Amino acid sequence: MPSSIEYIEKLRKSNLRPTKQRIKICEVLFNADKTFHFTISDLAKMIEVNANQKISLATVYNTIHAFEKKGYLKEIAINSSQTYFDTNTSNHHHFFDEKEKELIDLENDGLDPINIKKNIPGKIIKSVEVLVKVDVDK
Amino acid sequence: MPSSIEYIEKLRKSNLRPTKQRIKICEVLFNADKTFHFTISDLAKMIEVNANQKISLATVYNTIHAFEKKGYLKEIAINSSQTYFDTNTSNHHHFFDEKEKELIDLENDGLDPINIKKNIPGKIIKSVEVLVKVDVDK
DNA sequence: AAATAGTTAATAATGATTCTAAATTGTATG
DNA sequence: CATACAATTTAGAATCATTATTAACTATTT
Repeated sequence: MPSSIEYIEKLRKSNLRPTKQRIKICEVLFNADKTFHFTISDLAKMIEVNANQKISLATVYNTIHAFEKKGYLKEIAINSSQTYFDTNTSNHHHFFDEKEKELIDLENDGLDPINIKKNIPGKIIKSVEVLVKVDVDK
Repeated sequence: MPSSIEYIEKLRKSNLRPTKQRIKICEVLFNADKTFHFTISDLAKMIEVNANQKISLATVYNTIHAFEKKGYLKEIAINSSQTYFDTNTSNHHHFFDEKEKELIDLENDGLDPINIKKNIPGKIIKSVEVLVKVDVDK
């Protein structure tokens, strides 16, 4: 479990000032045993439980977007009223449980390799995301 | 190009009353030469241009969701402030041009077959969507 | 033609996200 | 260490897509 000093270094390296708020958010996101998926409101709740400090919602949004730009997080494409983020930034895909509104990792060994044969002139591929929607059988 | 009588039949078969509004929306969506992608606000504009009748935004939303449930349309998973729909309901995938905020079809012959090897106990796969984000090279 | 159940429409409400401007804080410099 | 300045935080307002509300309207059944 990284110490706050490591997060300070990490933030500095990314040209993000290591503020109390950013360090706290790093702790909540990156001290976990496993990577996980979250929405901003999930995260706000986690901070509240975990925190001896209150972080403004605007700051949570700012910070998460800053972290996403720096590659600390990935945003996951699903149609939902809320945006989901993933602390697992490795190349992988997702199941989305329609009933639980919950994401589940689909690692690359869980599917045949994706190979895009078509290309768009003048454009380069930035990402390839597979979303497998699942639901209870009925 | 189907006539309005065909849309009336189509709607009746789906247990949707063939109202003026629904027929008009069918015309705008399904009289096009090619399938296309749209947002609700795109569609509202198309109706306005095309129409001798005004359709309430609430009705546009209701109708599009009704059509989606009946399988006339597919909703496409992307993270965007607006939801995208596709009049192409066949099994296929998408590019998303980050610059133009535009979807482009990626037919099944444009990529190697998708084969999901992992499964989620108690759940069945409802859909598999591949989203390839592209942008100008820079 | 009347009854009724489904549909439409205008508008209000909601909820996630972004914006704003003022207060605060981190950091570089003297 | 004190100061200056730019970056950051904050609370709350604003935005915008979408959904809810409910009264008026319409398609269909009897």
